[in-house]
Amino acid sequence: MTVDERRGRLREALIEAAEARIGRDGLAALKARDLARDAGCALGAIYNVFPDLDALIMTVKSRTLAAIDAAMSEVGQSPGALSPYERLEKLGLTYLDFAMHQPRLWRCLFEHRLPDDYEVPAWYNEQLTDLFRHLMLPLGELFPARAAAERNEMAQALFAGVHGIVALGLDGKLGAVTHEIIAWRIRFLVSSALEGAR
Amino acid sequence: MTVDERRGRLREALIEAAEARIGRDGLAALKARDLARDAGCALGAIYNVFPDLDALIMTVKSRTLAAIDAAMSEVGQSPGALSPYERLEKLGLTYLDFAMHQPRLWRCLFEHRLPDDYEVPAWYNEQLTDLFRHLMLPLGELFPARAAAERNEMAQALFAGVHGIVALGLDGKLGAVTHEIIAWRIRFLVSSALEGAR
DNA sequence: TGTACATCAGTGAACGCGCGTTCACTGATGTAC
DNA sequence: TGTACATCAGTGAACGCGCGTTCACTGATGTAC
Repeated sequence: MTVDERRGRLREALIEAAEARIGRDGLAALKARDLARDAGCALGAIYNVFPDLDALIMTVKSRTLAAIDAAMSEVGQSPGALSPYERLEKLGLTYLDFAMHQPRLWRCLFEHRLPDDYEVPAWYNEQLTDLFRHLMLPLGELFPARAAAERNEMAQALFAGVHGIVALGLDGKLGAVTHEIIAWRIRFLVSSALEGAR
Repeated sequence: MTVDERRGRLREALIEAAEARIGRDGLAALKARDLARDAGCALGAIYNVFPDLDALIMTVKSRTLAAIDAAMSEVGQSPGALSPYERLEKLGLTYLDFAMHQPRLWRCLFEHRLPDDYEVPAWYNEQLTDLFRHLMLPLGELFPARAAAERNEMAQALFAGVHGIVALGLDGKLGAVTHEIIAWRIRFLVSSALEGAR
């Protein structure tokens, strides 16, 4: 095995280990020593592959975004012909499902903050904004007469609205709520807003 | 000055100092030693008044909730007769204004998590749920025929939706956005949703 | 009013723990000749 | 193919820092008589 191969394998092992740990116990539970043990390397070896833990966490977050993107992509290619309206509702519910199945990875996306002197990588921001294409397509079908900029604002508002419902619903600060209740709120918000926006 | 008076004053001074520090530099910047210096007491004196910093932070959060409540109350008593519809929109914008004027105190409400073995005080949860009365009143006027439970779900969905827009708008992870843009999204979401829910 | 005593707020040095990152050293891998 | 050497991945003990909380001690306040 060449050096590059070993390096690549260690990189993968570290990402897997970090993702598993965050997914099981949350971002705050991610410790360099656990990581080294889980990945089967020495503590110092982490820093041969990543400059620091933040860089590793950004990679895990990128994979989380990719998983959300993949789940949303399925909605677009649903069997049968869903109306744009139904697709937007389903996108919201897909986001909820992801958050409920991977609550700690999902939460990590928002909990994690880079140090002040650390710039968010451009590729990460692109990946994030790319997610909105899933909303822009059905919105384009629903509101073809409106300016793209306005549709973009609608997408932002709808996504943020759904996100808020999921975020407040999952952390249970306002009392325990079931999946069904959260789903009802999402359907209500999305369907009413689209209905009212016509 | 009696002992109780001194104790009360120290308590106030600590709360003020904590609120100022969090408001200026954020929750993560709150340190026991700074607090003691700002409040003009010894480090150990903090623990004569509060069992730990979490208890003090809960008090600060309570004051933040009270400030939001007060701002929302003004909307209900607006001069002139605002329609329930307009009031709901204005409540959302009021929430945005508070978050923009006191972003760090506002963020502290959601960032701060009690340790696992620490129970959220009942009075705090009550104060939190009490906020929803501001939404329930206009919703009652708009949808008198619907069950109170349904109106409650609508209130939760609307509040969470607005909260999501503010949260994602303020932390700027999706690019810098102005107050005007966030306000547009709130008006869009609230007015469309209410319109569509009729 | 005065005296003896108890209480407890007030003090800040020290404790205790956690944890990301560094660094001097080693040995395996790869290269030059 | 063989030898000498350079490179750098790999190692884990140690560094360095931060910081909430405790604790033995002090002295001011309040009480009993």
